[in-house]
Amino acid sequence: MDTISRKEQIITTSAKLFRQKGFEAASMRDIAAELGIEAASLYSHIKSKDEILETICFRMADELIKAIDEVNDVYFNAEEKLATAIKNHVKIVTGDLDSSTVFLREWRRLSAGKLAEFIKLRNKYEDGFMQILVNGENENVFDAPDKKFAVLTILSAVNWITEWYSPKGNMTPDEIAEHLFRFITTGLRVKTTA
Amino acid sequence: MDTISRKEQIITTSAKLFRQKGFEAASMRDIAAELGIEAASLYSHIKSKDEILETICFRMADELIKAIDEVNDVYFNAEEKLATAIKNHVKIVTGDLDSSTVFLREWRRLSAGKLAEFIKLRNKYEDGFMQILVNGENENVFDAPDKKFAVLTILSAVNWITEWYSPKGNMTPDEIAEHLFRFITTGLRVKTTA
DNA sequence: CGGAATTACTAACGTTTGTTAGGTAAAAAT
DNA sequence: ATTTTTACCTAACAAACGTTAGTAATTCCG
Repeated sequence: MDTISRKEQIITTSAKLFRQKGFEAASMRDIAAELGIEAASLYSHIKSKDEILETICFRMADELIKAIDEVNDVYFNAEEKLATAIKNHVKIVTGDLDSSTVFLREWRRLSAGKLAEFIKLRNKYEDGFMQILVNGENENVFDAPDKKFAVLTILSAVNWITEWYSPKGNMTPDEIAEHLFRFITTGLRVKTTA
Repeated sequence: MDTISRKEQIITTSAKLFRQKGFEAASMRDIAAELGIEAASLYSHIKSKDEILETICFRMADELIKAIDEVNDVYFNAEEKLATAIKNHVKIVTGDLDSSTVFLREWRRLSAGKLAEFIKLRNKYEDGFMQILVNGENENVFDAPDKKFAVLTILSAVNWITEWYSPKGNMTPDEIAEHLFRFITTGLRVKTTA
């Protein structure tokens, strides 16, 4: 039986509290209390509070980038690419809601150096989506007057699910992804038949 | 010459710093330093740090609700309503980027009582958009399988502009609103002519 | 002119913060 | 069986926090 290491427990618990109260408001003493130990004991496993935040943010970033790279490598059709990219994103985000929320909300509190590094990864992920839209334009299936704008808007939509998604809700991650794909590709307007 | 009251200066400066560093990370001493006074002097004008956050959040909420109510009162056509609602939202948000960002990002730090009040206003605003979608469905111009979902997605898109908009950028608020309206109503997909 | 606000100050308070030092008992490794 | 490592502890630190008390100078108003 492979138990989760204490370090992982600390990270998981921290993600939960960072999401609930915010990075600054959740103290080391809060985290320790949640684990039933003293604050000072945390330092047997981690170097600093900052290190916890970095671990959470960069793990999520890496996971998302790996997913979008795979999509751009494997699929050919732009529409299929977009559908899969959205599905993957929703799956990753809903799969670890605490970490995802911290990743999306608290990355600003990263230390100066790590912040620059993080933003590079963020841009890389955005570029992955950008490539899909470029493909789509070449294939004449997608059309956006401002592709950078479109990418940011798409990501805002898929990221917002962290604000309301609950595993106990009545939509599965795949259903959410489907809804989002539909909304992003066809919008609200009723198709004027013929 | 009507100078801006010191209290307003404090609120404006706080909004700027709350946006930059976050509510908890921006200290009273930071705010005071920005104004060239001592931290204790702030308390001649305001009751507490919380009061500043409350003022910022509720002002923005009131302004947005006033705008959506007006739209729902004045216009008849759902499409026109949505276009105007988005235009107003973008105008308000870009008009005071610091306050808007705090309103969108830092409202979670409101004290328990004020938080509940705030969420009510937030729901009211969402209801304003919901009504537009209901109108649109009745008029047979809009079609969304899950209207609550659609409202949240629309708002996520219009709110995300605080993350990248700059007054020095090459898009005016009206142009942004137009792009958003287009994206929200027709999506990415190329219209299959005939 | 004289009293009342207004706006700022210095000094200090009690808390909370992240973190370090040094120690102890149990478990694992040799 | 002895050493080493792991995982926790207590105690304490220096710094930063929001805020209060009390006071002096300036401005406003009758």
